[in-house]
Amino acid sequence: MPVAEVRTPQRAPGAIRRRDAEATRAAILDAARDQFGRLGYDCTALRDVAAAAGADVALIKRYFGGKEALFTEALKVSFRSDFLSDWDLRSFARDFATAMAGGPHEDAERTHSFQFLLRAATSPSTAPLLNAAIQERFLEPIRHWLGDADAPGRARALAAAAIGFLVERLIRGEALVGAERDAFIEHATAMFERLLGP
Amino acid sequence: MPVAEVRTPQRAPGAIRRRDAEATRAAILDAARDQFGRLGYDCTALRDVAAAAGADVALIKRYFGGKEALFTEALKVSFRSDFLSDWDLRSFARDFATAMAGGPHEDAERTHSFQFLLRAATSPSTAPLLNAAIQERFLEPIRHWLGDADAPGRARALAAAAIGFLVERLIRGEALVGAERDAFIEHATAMFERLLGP
DNA sequence: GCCTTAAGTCAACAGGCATTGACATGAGGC
DNA sequence: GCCTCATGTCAATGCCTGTTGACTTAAGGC
Repeated sequence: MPVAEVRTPQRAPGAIRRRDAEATRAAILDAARDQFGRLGYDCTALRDVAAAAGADVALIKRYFGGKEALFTEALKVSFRSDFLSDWDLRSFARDFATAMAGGPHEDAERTHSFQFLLRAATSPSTAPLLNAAIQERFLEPIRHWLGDADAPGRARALAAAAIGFLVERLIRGEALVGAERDAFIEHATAMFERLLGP
Repeated sequence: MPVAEVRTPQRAPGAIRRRDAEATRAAILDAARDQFGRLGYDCTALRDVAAAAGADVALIKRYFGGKEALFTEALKVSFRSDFLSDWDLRSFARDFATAMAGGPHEDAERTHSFQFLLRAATSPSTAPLLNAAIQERFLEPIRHWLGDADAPGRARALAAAAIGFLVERLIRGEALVGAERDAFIEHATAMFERLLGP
């Protein structure tokens, strides 16, 4: 499914260099993040990524090694490593629940990042890659966060629940309002508190 | 990504007919449901489906018309079986948590249709299906299930959590074992109970 | 037992994909 | 101004895909 999209190569502003490896690499990575996020791993063609970045396919091999390596790199960028450090453990439950309900002060960048991850998750070829990423950037921090003896299993449960809320938010599209929003936040908060509590 | 899987053609028991159009068609449809569910639309190769059904690729064209038509047919079948009616409200929390942990007694068939839908819906070509599927297959039944005044918001929270566990199971691939499994089940159970309780 | 026809088999086609190595070209050091 | 090497271009390769038409084979009525 092509959905090709012409995009001018993003060069460093001001300095107009017709040959700039760093800028080309960045443009490719940017286009890759975009297309992997919108189309998923399997439906993304390297030719289209290169075209969108205003570069040639062969440069992808040169700068990244191959499709899988490019995806891994894009995944690394999209997976905000500070995802968890943004939250305060004591108020995590309500903060997260409120964020997932949606509203005026929403973090669109985070949503986009997650869309990328969801697409990655549902593609069999990238599921192992994502699994590794979740291990490293999600489960490990949570385990460290919890610090219990049963942290591994508990971290997994917490991660699963969090993923679900992110997915649901993504699917839902619009923010919740009124009584449904209130009930959603209350129950989600209570649920996460139960998961985090003793 | 192939992951081919030999499967003896499922013929009608008793009557051994070497040539049975109906049985062949059913075997193909069955294999298609399996592979579309596990691999998604794009990663499923018709040759593999045919091989798994013990049939030839050309028969897919004859009996279904093409890949898309086969997918539509498989989707129709997977839609019919109801995901939630299988569960007992009183033991849902532990049953679901255990199922999501995975293991020897795992009822793969029960989560199958959801995986099918999730994969189908996150494939760019069939994306619009997702919202409708969630609405119809999760939110409505859960609302009816709960029956409370705050059912809508609560149902959404429950659906989100359940989706998360299904997705996490999907990403994880393998079943949990040992202490991690136990902790996972315990905390997940407690979490769902909190979400279902008063 | 033949004969028609449904059921199954086979090989080839056309298109798309990632990958790759050989080639061209521009930029900056000297 | 030249020379070198990083940077960019091009075309070909091999593999896999869905599709398709012509072929072979078995079943069941007569």
